[in-house]
Amino acid sequence: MRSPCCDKQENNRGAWSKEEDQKLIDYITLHGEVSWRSLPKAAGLLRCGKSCRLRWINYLRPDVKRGNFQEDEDDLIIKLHALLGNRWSLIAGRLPGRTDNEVKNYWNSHLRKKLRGMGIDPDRQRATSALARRRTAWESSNDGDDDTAGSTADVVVTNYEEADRCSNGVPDLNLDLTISMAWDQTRPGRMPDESIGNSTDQALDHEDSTSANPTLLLFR
DNA sequence: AATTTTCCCAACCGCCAGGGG
DNA sequence: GCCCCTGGCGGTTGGGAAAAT
Repeated sequence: MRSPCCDKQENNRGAWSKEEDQKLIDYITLHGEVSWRSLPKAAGLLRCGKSCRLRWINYLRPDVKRGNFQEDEDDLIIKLHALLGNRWSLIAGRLPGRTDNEVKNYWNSHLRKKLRGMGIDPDRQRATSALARRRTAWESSNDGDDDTAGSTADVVVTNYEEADRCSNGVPDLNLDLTISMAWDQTRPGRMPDESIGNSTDQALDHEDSTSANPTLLLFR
């Protein structure tokens, strides 16, 4: 039996108060994102480290984008979900300012309905096993690659006929995605087209590379 | 206006992977 | 290779708000 990450009886649970938020913000502003386990005590919070991390990443981080999703963000999520399945962190990595939790909630509460309304089964329009194998092969072939330094380099797909087949039921998709470094959520404000000079770093060059919003229009 | 139902989303939970000793 | 610790991920839940009755 795995021991709990912290003593739940001594900790607050549920919604965060403004005071708790402020303590967390103040501490991280001063010390950065150090050890989450020791952070609560150091910051004077009666929370477990995991809870602090989640609160910071999903809500308090200054670069978190709140508010309604744009049409092109919808398109991108639908497209990426078709390719990647429920890999929310990868999908969120393509949406600057959006978190995996937010994307997941948005998918479950809005996009599923939207797809159903379009006559698409949201659970069946994801990547086939063939594509998953392609991804896995790519990942393992890159094992040991030097220094992607915590960024989640991930393959999407470059105009594969296969990808066309994978998009079962998603009409009029522009599948002209390519391989790139994901947006690094740990570095506020950093967009994909700013990332390390890397041959794979051309993800969004098809789009206006000067744009602050690297999402793609997916429906033609 | 009061009550019930539905929906949304912040937060929690459990599992897994990677790193260090 | 094994164990422990930590961070990260995806699935699920519960409370509150909004909508329906």
